[in-house]
Amino acid sequence: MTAAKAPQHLFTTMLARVRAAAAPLAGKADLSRVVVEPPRDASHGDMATNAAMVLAKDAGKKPRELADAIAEALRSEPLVAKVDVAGPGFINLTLKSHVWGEELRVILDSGADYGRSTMGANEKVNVEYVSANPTGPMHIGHCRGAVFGDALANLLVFAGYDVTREYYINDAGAQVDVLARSAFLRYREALGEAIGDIPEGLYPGDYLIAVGKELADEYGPSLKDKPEAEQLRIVRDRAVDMMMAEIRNDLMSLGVVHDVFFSERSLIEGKDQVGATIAELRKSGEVYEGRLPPPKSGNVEDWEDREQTLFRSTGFGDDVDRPLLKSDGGYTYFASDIAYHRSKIDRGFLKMIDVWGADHGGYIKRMQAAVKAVSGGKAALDVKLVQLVRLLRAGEPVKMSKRSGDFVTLREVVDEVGRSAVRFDMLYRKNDAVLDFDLAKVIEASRDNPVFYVQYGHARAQSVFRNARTEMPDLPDTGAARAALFKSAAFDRLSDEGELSLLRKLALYPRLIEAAAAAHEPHRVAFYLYELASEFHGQWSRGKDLPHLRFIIQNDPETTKARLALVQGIVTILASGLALLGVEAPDEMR
RNA sequence: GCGCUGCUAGCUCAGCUGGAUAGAGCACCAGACUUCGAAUCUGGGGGUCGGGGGUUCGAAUCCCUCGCAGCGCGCCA
Repeated sequence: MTAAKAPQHLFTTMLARVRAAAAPLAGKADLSRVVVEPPRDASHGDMATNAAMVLAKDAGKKPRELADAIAEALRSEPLVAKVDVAGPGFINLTLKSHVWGEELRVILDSGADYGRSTMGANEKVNVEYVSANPTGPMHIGHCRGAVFGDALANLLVFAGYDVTREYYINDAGAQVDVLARSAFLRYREALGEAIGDIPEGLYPGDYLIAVGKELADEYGPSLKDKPEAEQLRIVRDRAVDMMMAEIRNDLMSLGVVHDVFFSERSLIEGKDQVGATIAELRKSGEVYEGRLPPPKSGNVEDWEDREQTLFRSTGFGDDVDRPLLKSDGGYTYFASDIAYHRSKIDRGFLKMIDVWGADHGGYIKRMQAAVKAVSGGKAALDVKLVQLVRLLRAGEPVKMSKRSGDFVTLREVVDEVGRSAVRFDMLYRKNDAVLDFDLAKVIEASRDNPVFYVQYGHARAQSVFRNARTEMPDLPDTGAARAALFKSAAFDRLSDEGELSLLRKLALYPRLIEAAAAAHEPHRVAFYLYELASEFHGQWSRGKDLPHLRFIIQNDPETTKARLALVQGIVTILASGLALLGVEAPDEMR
């Protein structure tokens, strides 16, 4: 999408006009704090601006006085019908009524592109999410990060960023060695050996049985004769590959697809990028040999005060400097992660977003410090933490124990309640708040279940079109064709307060997209959709009591057409928002 | 002890980065189905925004402080 096609939506247009009107009156004051927003109370008009209050001090004027002056200047704006000054200096704008109809025409024209923004200016953004260890199938805890990251990526694309979706495969640490040993046991089992109980410290899950079997099929007993290092390497590689295939399948079931799967091991094997990164940081003085104070908690028995290789993260706001080398000479996870983020920067990403589980919160400062150090302050890393998910069924906790290998997998949940329910429910909450996921509730068909409520709104709107054929027998059945037809509707027929309110709500969508994208908060889209659906259901029901407010009016094709145009606008945006969240927009739900 | 994240109606949660009288859903009470999907809608009661200070025209939002909860605080990943 080119900049020339950048649709200026109503709020950005008015913001520019307000700033233009205020500039000559406000002296050197900073206009960036001026906002144009929908007022809390609809009786205040269509839009409100804080310009006078924000600028008064720098302009050396009283807020009300400045407000009056700006208001006067705004009265000549072509879109504006009425300007009021209220309260401490709010300027309330009422737009000419035809503005809303024209915005609806824009919606019909743009279709699925309505709300698309050029805010991101095609800037490259790397969104890293999931990155679950390849040591087993995904469980419900991974799910939230997957859905969140995916929706955030969708949102950023829609807001005009050049997004790469990335998965970091932790295939180099001690955990994959454990995986290899666990899988080797299953391999022996597959060859007919009695292995007894899985020893403490190895992964007991049944999911490794298939790995053992495949190894047995391919190698027969020959692996047992190889040196241990080679045994483990072969088993490890196979196990990781099979686990990753499993994970990709799980992600697919959620509709989550990554562009890049980045192997941690690739940073070490071949040319040692971790070592190179450390050397580089040592040159710039960010890495040094030194000692650390003993840890503040946990068991300090095995703490050994020794000189080690440290990253000076305290220079960037971290609490303590962080080790890069283990006592066995291997790199710490952190060291690899620095090299990994440097690789992102090398690949042109100055904007990075990592989605982590809340238990990694303590890791943020050091990673941001590292990103600053490695990029010379040019790159920025935002870390979004997704909080714990508590799995419930009808209010009762679903038991799960990862240690026994008997945990609820992502796949089981998706198979039970469906992709849309999982996704919407996980997104209908701020990422940093704990989430109760109730398997019984998410498939409930009621207003209490937001997924259903929004999807039902979409289905109900489609149902209106199905019924409209009685009045308009030649009504096309594709959205695009209907939109083309409705563009010529007489929008001034949309004069009922409920209809106008819906039009205003629709016009808010582009602004919402930009705000949600800027804040990296896809949940705002979910809440907006719920509100839009709610207004639509309300208007629909009003027609139940007051037949003249129905969308389909017998023997009045003009009014019917205008109202169907509104419904088309609603369908367009419900579908657009649901698509961003990765949730299906069904045409019927009977 | 330190850090991070939370704390908003009885319950589950929003609150658009500092705006006007703090909003939804559930639950509760009272209503609306011969006709566009009642899987819905309309109205009502319900608040010390965890407590206390501060910043300013203005604070749920920013700062300080205290309390509560979860997570983290080794060369694990």
